[in-house]
Amino acid sequence: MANIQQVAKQAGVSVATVSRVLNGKDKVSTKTKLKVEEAIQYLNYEPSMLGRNLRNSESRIVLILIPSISNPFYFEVIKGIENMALSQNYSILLCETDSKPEKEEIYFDLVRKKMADGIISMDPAVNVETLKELAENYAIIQCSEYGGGIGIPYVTIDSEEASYHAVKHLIQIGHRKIALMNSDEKFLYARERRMGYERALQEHGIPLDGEYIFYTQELGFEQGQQTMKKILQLQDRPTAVFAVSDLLAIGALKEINAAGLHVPEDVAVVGFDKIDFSNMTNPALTTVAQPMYKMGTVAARMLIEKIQGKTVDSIVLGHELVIRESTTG
Amino acid sequence: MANIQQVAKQAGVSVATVSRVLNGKDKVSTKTKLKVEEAIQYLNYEPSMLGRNLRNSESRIVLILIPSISNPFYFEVIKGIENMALSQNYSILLCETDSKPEKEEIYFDLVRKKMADGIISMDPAVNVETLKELAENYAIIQCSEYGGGIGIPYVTIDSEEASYHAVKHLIQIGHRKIALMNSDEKFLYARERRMGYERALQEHGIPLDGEYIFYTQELGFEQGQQTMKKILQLQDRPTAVFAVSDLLAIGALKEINAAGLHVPEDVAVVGFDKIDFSNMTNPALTTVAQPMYKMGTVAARMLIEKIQGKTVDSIVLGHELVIRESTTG
DNA sequence: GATGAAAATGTAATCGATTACATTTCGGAA
DNA sequence: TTCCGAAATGTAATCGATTACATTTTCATC
Repeated sequence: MANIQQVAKQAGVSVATVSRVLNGKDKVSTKTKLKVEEAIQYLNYEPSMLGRNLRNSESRIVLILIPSISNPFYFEVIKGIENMALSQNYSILLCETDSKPEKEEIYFDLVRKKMADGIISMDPAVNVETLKELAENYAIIQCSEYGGGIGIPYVTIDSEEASYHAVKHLIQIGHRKIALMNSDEKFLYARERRMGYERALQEHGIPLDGEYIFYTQELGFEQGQQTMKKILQLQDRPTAVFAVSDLLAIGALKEINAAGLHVPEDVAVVGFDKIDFSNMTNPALTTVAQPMYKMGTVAARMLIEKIQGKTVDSIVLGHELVIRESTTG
Repeated sequence: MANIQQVAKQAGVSVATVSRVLNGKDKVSTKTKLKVEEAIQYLNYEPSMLGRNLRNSESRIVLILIPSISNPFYFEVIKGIENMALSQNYSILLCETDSKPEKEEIYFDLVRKKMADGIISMDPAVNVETLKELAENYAIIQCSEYGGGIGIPYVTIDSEEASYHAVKHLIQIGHRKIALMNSDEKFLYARERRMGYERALQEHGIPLDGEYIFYTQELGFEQGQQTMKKILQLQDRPTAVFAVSDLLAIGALKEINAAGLHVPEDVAVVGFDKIDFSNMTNPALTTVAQPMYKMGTVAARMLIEKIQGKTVDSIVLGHELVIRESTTG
């Protein structure tokens, strides 16, 4: 493997000149440039990023923190981040935390040790204290999930409004007994989504019934099934369910089917996220779509600006209700 | 941000000593060690991997090449790779190629430029020529998908046998008209799976019917739907379908439902991969399970050994047929 | 042909670690 | 106390690039 010295010798010029040809910033005469390019060709030379990165004190790698790689919600976001990052010559390291602090620490360390230039966190369970501390010295952006008021720039949607929108849809097609399948309210978005739910009910004069609100520890398929089982056992069975994730909603769907009931005739279901699978189910799922790809590109842009030392502001993006078979037959 | 020089000065020792404390290999007296540790604490020092990596000529990063991040098949494999890699202090860069050569090149370049120490390729559409060339100078392992006989170590399952196993199951529960939903036979595994399908039929004296074999360009949900539509239009409709991916099978499921037919009474369905979603469907999918996590750990181990300069042999792992509702009601 | 400013190129320091080799320190034996 | 080998520590080269600054070349102008 050749290095820049050998290329310089081969071309009969100095390393500085080779570097200049490589980076194309400074002026080099066409004749020398040709000589250097020939030497590069001849020696099959590839500049080492190890040397370059050390000199430039950067790694050109950014971290994406997600709780679980298998949650389809993140795909589009990641794609958005990746495309933006690649266009700026950054690579992305996908970090699955399993919501475990030990795992998180491994990746935080990568930043501390200069192996990564910044972090986009999408983990709602992230240790906010550590993150805050880290944010003092390193570039950090929160995407989609964010702890409020800790001074780290974020990009997200208006969860309260989105939730309100979904529940209002259910009310408008005639439902009055609407269950909420929420996640643990230690998460800000969970609190916001409950508030949207309540606002929609209030606005239409539907009394709030605590019996209709359920909390789950995680947002997966199994939790959806279990919770739906409980819901179906209620004395006064709801005619609609709003679940704060598609996976929960899909679990609910399966459980309703298993009980011999039909969606949406017996129970209507609304999910959240518009993951790919949400229209592969039977029936296809009505769901709230976040602008995931956009969220990713915006987050990446913000992060790169932060890395470059600029100050960046938080951004709230819009959402969209995608109405499909699980509410309208 | 402090560097090793400053720590040395603070502790009143040389950089060599600090480095020795850091790496714990060479002997350092307890007294000096304490002094150094204090200095590290005091200055909040974190060793830079940029410096270390340059000196050691390594990046401690490995690439995973997958065609699409949203294909759930890869999750468990990736988890296996990641856990093994982390335990050896490697980080993984997840690279989505979209099966596009341009995208592929970006990541290959990362290896050429020393930003990555090796590659685990799971992309069946990878450019074999480039890969072969790369393998001469860099550590490369093929995982799950592999081009045969190109001299790059691989870990995989016996596709022919697995396919045979699945089709035999359908025959044993009484089916004789079995369609095969295969992917393009430019892929080795597609050819192998067709061979397994044929062997099972032959062995049970069922004549081969070319009408029952379908090819799809991709392995997604939509292709499954489209192909199933064609299958349902056949004069002599098959009573069972073996799809070479779960996503295809799930698409088939949806289409069968949409046609007002029932699984498995009217048409039985078998998938391949045992992705998470395969038991969230209605009915749950019978499928062939690959030992994905194991595959990941094995691939990672092989790659790391390769990086260390050892020679490694290819490995073929076993599979398992998971029988669920889509064949047995 | 002499002059001088602009353009091209070269020299050497630098980024932050590791490590071969050199030197100093230490403790026990004579 | 002296001496010696082992243990501890230090010195300086090295990995492979970038770049500030110094030097040389080029070339239009007089």
